[in-house]
Amino acid sequence: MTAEIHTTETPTAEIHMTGELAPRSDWGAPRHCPIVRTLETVGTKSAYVLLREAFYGATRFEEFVERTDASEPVVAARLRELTADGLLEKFPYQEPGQRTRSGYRLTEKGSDLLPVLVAMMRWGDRWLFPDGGRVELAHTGCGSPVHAVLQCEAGHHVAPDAIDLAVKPRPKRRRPAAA
Amino acid sequence: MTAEIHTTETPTAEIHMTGELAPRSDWGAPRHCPIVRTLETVGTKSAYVLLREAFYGATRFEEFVERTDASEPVVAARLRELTADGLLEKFPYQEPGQRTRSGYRLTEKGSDLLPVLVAMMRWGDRWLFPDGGRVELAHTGCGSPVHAVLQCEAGHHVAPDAIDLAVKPRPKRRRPAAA
DNA sequence: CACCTGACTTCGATCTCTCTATGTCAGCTA
DNA sequence: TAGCTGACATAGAGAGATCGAAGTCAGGTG
Repeated sequence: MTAEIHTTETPTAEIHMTGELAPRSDWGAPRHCPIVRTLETVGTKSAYVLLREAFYGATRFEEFVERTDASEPVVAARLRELTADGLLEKFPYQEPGQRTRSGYRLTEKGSDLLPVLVAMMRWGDRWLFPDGGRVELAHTGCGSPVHAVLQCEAGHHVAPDAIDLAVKPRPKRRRPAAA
Repeated sequence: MTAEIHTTETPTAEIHMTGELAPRSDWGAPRHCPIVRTLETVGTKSAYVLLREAFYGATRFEEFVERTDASEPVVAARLRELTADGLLEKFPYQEPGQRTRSGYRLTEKGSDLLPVLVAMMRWGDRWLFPDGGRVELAHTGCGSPVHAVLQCEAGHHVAPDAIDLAVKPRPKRRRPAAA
């Protein structure tokens, strides 16, 4: 609970290997690592802060510029890339007496990244801000703080050292099931 | 459920603002955003793949180099930084007939980043690998797949649009509680 | 039709990350 | 003590991200 680093002898967390694992060098091809692929889609600080502001409700170009401390060229480039990658979508809007303009909002693909953002936020609050964070996320209705936690599909809370890792065989040029 | 982008009129996910919010321009100081601070600690692709391999069980310099496709200088630099930041810790080890060497393992601070990694992995599997990912994480014992999910402290599963955001007042140079 | 403004684009410089290639160093073996 | 090897460090170059400053452009207003 403290922000101190407890340097004990116990390895803190390590995922256990199970099943028929090909040698690590075989299955780790970078092109097949979803983490690396995710970082290729959203791997810059500016992309994260733009997504953060989109979650916070920003939609207009100027809002993104003001709220992120990023320069206009960077905001324009990121908005274009995130839209091309399907994380944001453009929509027209018009304020009275103004011409129609474009806003940006999250798609399902984009909002599905929220656990990543929340996990980063909570980690930063815990380890980098000993006095606690200033922004709190609360569950609508119940009001309890929201966290990104590891959970299995059976509903159990999962500790970092209670994970088994299995590698599936390389998918053969898939054939219709039960050929 | 499909990987198609459904461009409907409904905003997909937006966090609701509640409470007494200072104007956004006031509370959003970049230095105070835990996401940005987190990205400053672990904001490069190489840092993420090193942490990934640390979770997968790598400890030795050479293992990190082989498994990450990163160059030796990069691995050396990241290991040094991650150790200095307290996410990894060095420990001596010795193989028979060899001199003592240093290994690296995750600290609690480092392994606490696992939800971020898992969230990225799941997002990549879902949105970038339509045929499904090759690496599966299973809960030890129950065997169910493990995900990073949003959950409130009351135990409820939290949908992306069921989050209220509150901003705490700027902490005054804190005084001893109940002065 | 001339102006104004929000939404960008273009340009040039800087900084960071990463690479390949090569050098260094500690300490165990012979 | 000379050699060997794993674990780094150093040097130089290239690619990507970001910045500030300035230019473009569409479409309402007057």
